[in-house]
Amino acid sequence: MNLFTEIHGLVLSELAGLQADGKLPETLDFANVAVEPPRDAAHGDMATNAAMVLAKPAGLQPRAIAEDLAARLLADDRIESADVAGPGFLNLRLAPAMWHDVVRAALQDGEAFGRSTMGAGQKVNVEYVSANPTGPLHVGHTRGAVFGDALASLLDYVGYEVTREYYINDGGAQVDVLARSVYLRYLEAHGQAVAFEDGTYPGDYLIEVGEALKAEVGAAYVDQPEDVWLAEVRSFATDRMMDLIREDLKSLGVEMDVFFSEKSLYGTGRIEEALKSLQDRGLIYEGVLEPPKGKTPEDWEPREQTLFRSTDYGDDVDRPVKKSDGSWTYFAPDIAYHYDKITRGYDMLIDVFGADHGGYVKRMKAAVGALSDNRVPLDIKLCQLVKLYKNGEPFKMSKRAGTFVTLRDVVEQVGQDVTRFVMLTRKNDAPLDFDFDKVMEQSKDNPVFYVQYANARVNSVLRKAREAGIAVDDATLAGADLSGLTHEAELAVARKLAEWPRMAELAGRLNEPHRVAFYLYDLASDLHALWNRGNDEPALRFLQEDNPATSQSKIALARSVTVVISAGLGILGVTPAEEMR
RNA sequence: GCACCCAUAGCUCAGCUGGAUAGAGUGUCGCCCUCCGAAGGCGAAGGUCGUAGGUUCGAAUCCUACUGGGUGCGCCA
Repeated sequence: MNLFTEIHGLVLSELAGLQADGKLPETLDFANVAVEPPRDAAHGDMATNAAMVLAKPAGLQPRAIAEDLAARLLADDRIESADVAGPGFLNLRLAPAMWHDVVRAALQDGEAFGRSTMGAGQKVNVEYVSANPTGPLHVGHTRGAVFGDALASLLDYVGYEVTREYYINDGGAQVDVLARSVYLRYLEAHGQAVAFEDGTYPGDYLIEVGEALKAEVGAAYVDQPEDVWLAEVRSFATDRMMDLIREDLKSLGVEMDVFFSEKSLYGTGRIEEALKSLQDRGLIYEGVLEPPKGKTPEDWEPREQTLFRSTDYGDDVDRPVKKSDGSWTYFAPDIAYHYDKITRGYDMLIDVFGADHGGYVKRMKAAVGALSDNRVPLDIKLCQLVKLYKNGEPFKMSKRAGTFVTLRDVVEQVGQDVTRFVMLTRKNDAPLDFDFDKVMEQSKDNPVFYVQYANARVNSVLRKAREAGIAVDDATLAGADLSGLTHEAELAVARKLAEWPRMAELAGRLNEPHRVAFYLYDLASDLHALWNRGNDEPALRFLQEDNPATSQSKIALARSVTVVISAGLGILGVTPAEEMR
């Protein structure tokens, strides 16, 4: 139940009525007519800009339209008052019963209250994490993992058919480096002394991989040349690394639907096929790129390469798909990978990258635009850096000093729920400060705690009500007489609840899951405010021990808050706290 | 040199794809806890929304040019 779309529909039908009465021209575009919560609650429950938007095309004064519209809206029993204000806003106040309906709907629909059909079942592919399979995930990957996962859940909530996907970069030189590093650990497992030179991964996490390799193949690769073992060890090692990464993700509660291997694109004709698709559109040519201005590489020399005419699709320069020696650049398999996604029938693609990949946005969008003839939109969300703090001091990471912070370190220290929530309390394109001490703090300053505490408080009321012999199951509460919920602080909570379906759609439309986190904070804030007023005004307490019927109506409101908090936290991948301790 | 991201209260940040007097937390200041739901509550002060133009009924939001910070820029994926 979305109260805003309901009233929006009402406004549109009354505007049509004005047309029928000859008070508005027959041909008018209502697309920009919006019904929104007013900035200041004192103005009313909802506001519409209809009069201002239509004034010019209709050739009428905004206030005149607003007054005609107000008169019609007032005839509807859902509308209590309609006042023209400011430059032509129409402020609406809804009948109290509307808010009671919201509470009832939340109790009846549960988690589905707020679900939407906005996505219309369109297929969306969300690609995220996609870290190189050369080691455990570090804290930098955590944000992208949480963001992508929450975004996927959000899109599912608003009616898309979502695939969560991980692109395994197992085709490049970095997995050869991994293989050589594992081989050194393998030799070590056979008792040899080895040296990790530059260009190898010295991390301890490869020790057990070397031992596992020994257990599998015995001494078969000892003192053998690279061409004997490289391919086998590479495959063995990347499999192990992906197992590791899968476990890392699991510790965060992230589960992918698809793991797509870059390697599977090589030697199978799939890159060639994608490039052919571009070639057929006349977008592939042999040419020489200009050197970057102002910062020419030392070893610059003009070279002829195979180029993709990405400038036809909004890029700044054309991009090479082949190196001068004829081998593929990394961009070529990326093109083939996105081509594969397009041919799998997705209506929309989303890539979640780290901020350091900002340079690839235009070329990827150009490629997808070209390959799909601009039919499939690609949205690329860049997640900015996470800065770690401990005791208020910046916490520097260094592989060499051994202060390398892994995803697992973070989750083990602060927990999955806190990690996820905190990572989502900032929009993706803003840097994030992550203070190990602050995020664990149990106080109002900490939004995670604040939201969880609201949920726990309501659960505590429910427990006490049951102890007092009052029925508080959702069905009973939904059937309770809610007409007594008339206090301003109570209606404020109900109003906030009514915004949830709208907020979910908004966040889903913009691919911005952080809006859910901020909304939940606001909702919790309204609940806490009501609770605190109960300190001074006993009549506002949820539990009225001597009056079961009144208790049920008030508890219905409180309970519906937890319904929405659970739904919202569910999208963020956070478990609602039953109680605080 | 070019591209992308960012700039909002002392600090950390929201701000609804252009709406009304720009919000929250924190910090500061004032008041409140003998009892009842204080891991707190109520209130106040605090802003040229980086700068300068433009678009229009209306701009923190869109456009242009600057300033400052971050990221990236052909054989690394």
